[in-house]
Amino acid sequence: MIDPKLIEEKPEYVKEALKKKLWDFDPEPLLSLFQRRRSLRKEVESNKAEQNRLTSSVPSFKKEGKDPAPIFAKVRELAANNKAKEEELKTVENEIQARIEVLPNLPDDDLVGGGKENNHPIKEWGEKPQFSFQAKDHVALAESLGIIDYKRAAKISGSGTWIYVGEGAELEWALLNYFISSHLKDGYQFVLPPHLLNVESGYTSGQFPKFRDEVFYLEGVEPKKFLLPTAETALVNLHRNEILSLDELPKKYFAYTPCYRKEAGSYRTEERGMIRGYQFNKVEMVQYTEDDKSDIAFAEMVEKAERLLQGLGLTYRLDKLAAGDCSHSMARTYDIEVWIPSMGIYKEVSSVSNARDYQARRGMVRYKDKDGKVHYCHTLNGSGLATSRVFPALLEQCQQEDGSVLIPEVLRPFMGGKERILPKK
RNA sequence: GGAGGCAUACCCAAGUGGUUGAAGGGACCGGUCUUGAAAACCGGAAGCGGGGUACCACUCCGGCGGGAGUUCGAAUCUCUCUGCCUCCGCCA
Repeated sequence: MIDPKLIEEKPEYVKEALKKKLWDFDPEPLLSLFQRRRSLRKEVESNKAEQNRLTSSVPSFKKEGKDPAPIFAKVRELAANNKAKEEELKTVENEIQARIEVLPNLPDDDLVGGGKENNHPIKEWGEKPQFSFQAKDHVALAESLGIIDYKRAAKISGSGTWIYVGEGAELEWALLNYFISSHLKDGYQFVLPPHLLNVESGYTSGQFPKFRDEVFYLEGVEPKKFLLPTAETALVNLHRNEILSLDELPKKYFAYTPCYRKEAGSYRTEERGMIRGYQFNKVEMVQYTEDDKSDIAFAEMVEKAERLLQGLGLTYRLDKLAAGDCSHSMARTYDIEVWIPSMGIYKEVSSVSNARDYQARRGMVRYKDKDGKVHYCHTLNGSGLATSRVFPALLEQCQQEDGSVLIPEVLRPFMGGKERILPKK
């Protein structure tokens, strides 16, 4: 949530910043609501104070043997008069809340405005492989290697799914293990969260209310639960409604979970196979930091995600996203995109973002500084990494003339020393 | 699934209708002692969300798992939801 004070004090700044996020924000209604709230609060609270004052005089009244009945009548009258005001105050507060909670996070000042088209690459790593033979795309490779079964996936589940089989499952699992072992080495704490989360968690992460329709709900379960679209949703809720102490920051977590997404209507014919589906595997990193230390954490997480791809030897690009292409809850996002030879484009395998205090404010995640003052934490997240995109890139970039796929050395320990996946028959 | 119990602040915890205007303790900060630390002792401030003010001081409102209610007055009584614990049953 954007700091309501900032909206009140610098409405123009907020308006302009949100414009960079392609969000048309008119502060006027909120400003007048703020004002209305202020005057209502004053009235309601001073009336309350008077009621409290009268009520607290009752015991001494009784002690003196006087009849408190007139006080009762007076307080009842005050309360009755106050009732309409109190209700209006509540309505106004709800209205303010509703208007603010749908707003996306403010982008960092250094971001350019606009959407995808204004993203700009800040680094390219590796060589785009040149094949001296007829290279295959990952769908053809997966089929000839017999490691992905699309047909049976359609049978047992439906479209937008796939099954890792045999060495495919081994490779997928090896990737996850490679990522996990790397995060463990870096001192991140491993978390395996539940995949079904309550709506409060969706609210804190910023998925709700705006993206309520993009997740899967469990039918017939009350209170409502949904399948997490990313482990970030679980991890940034770990410390909801908590006040952390300074010495436990920064908190560094990572989790492995499948990610469940509806992604309704966003298929494109070129996105074949494992590029986009209802469920994919991802290892996700999350950090909680002090409110002036999140830039350090951001740099660290970008570097970590990059290092994973470098370890695999895959060609990738680092992209700084324009404000409008950053996620709803995020102040800044860098994407890491891996080269997919068959498509001739880079595809996102990691998105590292700084939410600043946006999520912490929604979930009341705070810490106490050395003077005992309470601040909102900053939260950050980054994929490290999403395997469903790494897997096809790896197949394509590591394919050999004989139709086999050379397994990157870092994965071999997790695959019983296997060096390559050979085509079946 | 059955039966009971519990929920108070960062943590522990007192409190069953009115000097509770949430006690007390720990953690925290300062000091004594110590080579240093721990322990012990002495002292201190504060405490969660807001408003009055830009800060402090001061002051007001709200806040005792969430929501609703009874009452002049609710942490305390009622209803409801959620979570946790114990025992029994079932089960990977």
